[in-house]
Amino acid sequence: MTAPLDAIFAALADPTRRAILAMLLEDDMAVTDVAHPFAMSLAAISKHLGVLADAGLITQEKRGRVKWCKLEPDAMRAASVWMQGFGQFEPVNLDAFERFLEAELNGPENP
Amino acid sequence: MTAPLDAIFAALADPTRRAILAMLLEDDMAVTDVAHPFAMSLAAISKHLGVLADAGLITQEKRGRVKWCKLEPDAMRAASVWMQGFGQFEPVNLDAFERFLEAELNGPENP
DNA sequence: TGCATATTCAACCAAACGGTTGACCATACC
DNA sequence: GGTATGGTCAACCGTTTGGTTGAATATGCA
Repeated sequence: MTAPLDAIFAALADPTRRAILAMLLEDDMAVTDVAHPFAMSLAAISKHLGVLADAGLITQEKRGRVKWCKLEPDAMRAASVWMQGFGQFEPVNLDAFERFLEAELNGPENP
Repeated sequence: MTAPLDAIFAALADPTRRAILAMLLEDDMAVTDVAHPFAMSLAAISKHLGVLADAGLITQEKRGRVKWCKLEPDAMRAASVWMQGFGQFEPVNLDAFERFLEAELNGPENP
């Protein structure tokens, strides 16, 4: 059961949360480990993870005393499909893409 | 010059703004005509259009006394590409998609 | 038992958001 | 000139957001 686009896009609008998703792309992680690279409190990260979970972008499973966070690609894929409808009739501007993605990689949301 | 993902996703998180984008997919429109189907003030729609323009999702051009709004697919496409990276390694769950998109179409953001 | 670790909860704060209203430009038309 | 139309601006308002802190809860371990 996928969350509405509202929640998905709102969740993706925050650079910290996008960075978390990128980390989870590598592997599942415990909350504390997710929090480690960020210069903010554990509680703040816990809230961010709650937002991501509400949006259906991740799931959390508690095993023992640690809560594991797992990427859930379906929600994002649904949003991606919605978006693609707006671009499919025009040729892709690849140069613009590359400049864009490069800027994102070097931006503040990739600490 | 594309706006950062922050602005793009934040702009997409609002159902009114997504509905506006869907309308502009059909054709360019004047601000007043964009506002017409919505149960809110012209000023509110003007603000929404400002958010969309800041995110690079639309451009606005004033001809005479009417300001024309035009969809600008590059920004959304850039965000779409970013998102696709999260789904490309797993098979697409098409059933989930369809249920999702259907729910969106019948939702309150398509008045 | 007692203590450390993992995580959340609750209260608070400043800033941003989404909307309203009324006044204000700018352009078109008689 | 005068008036209607198209759109923005500015001030305001209630709610949400992103963060903090300190206390609380739950699990693991000696």
